[in-house]
Amino acid sequence: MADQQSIQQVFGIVLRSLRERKGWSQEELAFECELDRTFISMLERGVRQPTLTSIFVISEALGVKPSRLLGKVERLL
Amino acid sequence: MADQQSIQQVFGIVLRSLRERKGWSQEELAFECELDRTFISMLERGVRQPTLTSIFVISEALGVKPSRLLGKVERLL
DNA sequence: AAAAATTATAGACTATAGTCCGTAGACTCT
DNA sequence: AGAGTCTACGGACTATAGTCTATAATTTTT
Repeated sequence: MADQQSIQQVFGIVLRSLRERKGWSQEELAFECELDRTFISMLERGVRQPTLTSIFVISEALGVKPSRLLGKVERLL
Repeated sequence: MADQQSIQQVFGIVLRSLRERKGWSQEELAFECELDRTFISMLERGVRQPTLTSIFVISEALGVKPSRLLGKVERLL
């Protein structure tokens, strides 16, 4: 990867890709993980980062293990 | 697992085990990841939880991939 | 083109991550 | 007993995770 990206930016990219793969809107994902839709938006844009428990509830909603979610982030860094 | 443990409690247990495996004190680990020693203590006791970037700096200091760290947490839940 | 759905973004707010000081307790070693 | 090391824990603080409401901008659909 040519340019340097922050961890939260990469997380946002991975999150968006997984959500779109499910065909969900941000609002649908937010409902599934019981988080605010504006917060999902901020995560995808990389202006906020999740805590450990948010990582777990989000990945559960998306049907992927948290370890696999972070694995995808690692690969893009 | 018989009793129900919170995600942050399990994370604390995993963190402590990895730190002790390295033979480090909380203060040494704190120095390596540039976090406060009292915060490491709180993480290990499960009274605080890390953010995404904290997970990354801690696992880098411990020489384990973040995805593997979360994998250990998943297995203990 | 217009309507409808989705997303970006702003501002003000509450909860908590993370820092920085200190002290008390437990343990080991002379 | 005392010195040294480590961990638990307290309080007060700053930064930011996460909520809520509302509106503008963008994309999708008809």
